Amino acid sequence: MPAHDVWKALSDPTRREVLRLLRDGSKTAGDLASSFEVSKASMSHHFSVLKSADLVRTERRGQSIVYSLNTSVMEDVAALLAGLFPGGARRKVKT
Amino acid sequence: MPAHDVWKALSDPTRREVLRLLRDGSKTAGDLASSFEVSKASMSHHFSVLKSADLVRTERRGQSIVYSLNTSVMEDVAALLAGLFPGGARRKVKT
DNA sequence: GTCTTATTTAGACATGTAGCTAAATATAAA
DNA sequence: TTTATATTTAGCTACATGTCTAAATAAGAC
Repeated sequence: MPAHDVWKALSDPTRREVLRLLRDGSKTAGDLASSFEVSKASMSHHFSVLKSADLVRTERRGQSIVYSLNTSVMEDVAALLAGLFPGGARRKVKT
Repeated sequence: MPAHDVWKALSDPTRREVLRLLRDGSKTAGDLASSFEVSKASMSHHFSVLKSADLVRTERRGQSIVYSLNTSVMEDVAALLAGLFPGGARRKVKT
């Protein structure tokens, strides 16, 4: 999963809000979608972008699909961001 | 400066690379542009996006315009990102 | 002033993206 | 199997974005 996909995924406010909602715990596609004004089809597209970026994981539960944060990738993203800034992780340093 | 502008600015790989280059110190528009394959006009557009997001500052020096990181906003961005993740700054907490 | 260098702005074009509705798929219930 | 519910996929449209060339602006050199 190229880093570029992660930045693109984060560039949309709806997707960022989805991630925020998921901080409170896993939710079904329908539950998430009901928090937004856009159609479920549009939300499904957003979900697929987040999935391609590996920011969320999915699991089927009955008729529903449950989305949850992929926290390990989140940490990678934080490192990416830190890498942009002075004072951030500039290069690997011995201890 | 809406936060959204910051995410949009960061969503382009050329602009992220500009920020990385600026970590090593201020550079003129021309110096920065020469590190990329795209035209100077296109680079100028990227600079304006970074400026709108308040991620960089400019200063004229003779015929050149010197770009530098706006480190204070950088920290804000790091906080924004942390706010998306579990373990990140979830809300203000009494110490 | 004129000329050169550095940068931005204007206008056009191609691609990407977010949104929609409608149709398809998948599971569960009757 | 038929029906209902949940979600995704397909096809489309409108708008945003990255790129280009050419022209405009700004500062220094002559």
